Amino acid sequence: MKAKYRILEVVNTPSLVGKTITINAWVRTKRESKNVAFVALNDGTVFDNLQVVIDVQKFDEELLKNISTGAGVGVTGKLVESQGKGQALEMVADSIVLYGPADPTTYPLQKKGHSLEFLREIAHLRFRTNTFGAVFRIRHHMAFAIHQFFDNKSFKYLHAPIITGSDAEGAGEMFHVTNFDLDHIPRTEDGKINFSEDFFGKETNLTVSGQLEGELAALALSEIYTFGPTFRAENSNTSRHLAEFWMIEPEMAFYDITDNMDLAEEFLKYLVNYALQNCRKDLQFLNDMYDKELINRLERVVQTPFVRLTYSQAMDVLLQSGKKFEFPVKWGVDLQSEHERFLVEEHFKNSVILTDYPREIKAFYMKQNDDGKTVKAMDVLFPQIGEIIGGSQREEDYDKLLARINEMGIPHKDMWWYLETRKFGSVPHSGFGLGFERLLLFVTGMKNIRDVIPFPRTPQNAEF
RNA sequence: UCUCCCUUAGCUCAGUUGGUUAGAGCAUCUGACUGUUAAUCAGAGGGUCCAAGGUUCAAGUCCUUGAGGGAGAGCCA
Repeated sequence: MKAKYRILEVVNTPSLVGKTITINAWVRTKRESKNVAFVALNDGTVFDNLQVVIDVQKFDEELLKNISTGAGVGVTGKLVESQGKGQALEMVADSIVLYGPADPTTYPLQKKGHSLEFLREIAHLRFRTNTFGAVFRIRHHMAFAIHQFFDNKSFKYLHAPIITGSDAEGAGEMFHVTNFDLDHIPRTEDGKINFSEDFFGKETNLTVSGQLEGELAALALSEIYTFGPTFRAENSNTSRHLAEFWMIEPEMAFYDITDNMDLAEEFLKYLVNYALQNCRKDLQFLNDMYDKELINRLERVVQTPFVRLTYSQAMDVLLQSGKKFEFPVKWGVDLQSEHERFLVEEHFKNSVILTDYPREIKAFYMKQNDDGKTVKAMDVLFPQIGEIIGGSQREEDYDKLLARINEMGIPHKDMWWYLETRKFGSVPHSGFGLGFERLLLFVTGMKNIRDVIPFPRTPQNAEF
């Protein structure tokens, strides 16, 4: 018979009451009096702690002294209904194994609250807090839900390359990938770096987007998605940017911009609803501790249709609002954060999808509208965090795409394969990118993106 | 990269107009307590006031520079 259980199972298996089992976990707190001690154990499998009741007389004094906050222990005992309030079940300890003590005078985590900034500096230990246990359990469930959503729709999970030889997407500054001895970098006769001698025989970088490769696959498999790490070497110092983050990029053949919007909205609602259904305890904790409106906001997103309007219509709303903006509103300039926030948080009080942006402020691959001025772009704007999804219908017309590439001075040698898909069997298609950590910001109510990824990489910081 | 704010005990923070020996809560340690829930009660220990330089009889406090952190902006997801 199985004797070793996780707290998740203890919480969800009422029939275990009366049984003697073993729990391996870490000590959260200990409360002691002369004859009895109470130890709260947590193994991270679920938000709940398991209270262990210890008859002080039955155990070695030195052992009990080492059962302090942070210690790793295995406790065997009988599960009983709790005499005290605050928990339904508790365990009466028969034996205790101390795997590893945690010296209370140097262990940094205390019973009381710590600031998120301090916990960021001890990212190797912050998993052991209620907050980060909740955040990273939710992160897991969201990743799983993403695969489930697409699998339900028969989308194929595509692994786009992480090392890329093209700098064509222009999504941002890239990290170089090289095998050169940095003290002796080969040069050509005219003094430039000789990439032909490098590992790949050409200049290579870490990917800033898997979209272009995703399109190639979609134009054969019909519907695909990527979900992988993405790298931007921008010197961005904000609570919404990381140098290394995870991105989901679906790409669908035979989808126009409206199909694309429908999918994005369904996708986001599925994920938020999944969290509400499957991460309730963790969400409730985050709601109580950090953001009293969190669960209300999540429920509202699931229930309310997103507002859809064009960039031009949004311009009219902004102009007619009579509101003074730091950056003046004018057709043709990109929307600033303050404009997006006004639309989402003040005017519509709802999630918004904006479409048909001026072509000059959007990427080369977006499908050009007949008006000659706008492209079939779409951005999904969320309360609190702004742009959560950016996407578009792609330009499938070879001549128009080529003209745009020339216009923007993008080198053909990097793009020949992308252009060929428009030469052979080109069809209408669309896609978008969702920043995984931005989704998590929204779902968890955390305010800083560094607190929803285990080990954040930002300018001047790659610790751990 | 720009603007603003912060840096004092392990943690979170007070510290007045520049003025004697820099404080509190929590944590830690010691003791008390028959079932606790951020247990409670009593006591103890704990400081390079971020760094360097400067002004002054006197600097945690004022000035300059630097480092680290945060918020907002730009770039974007």
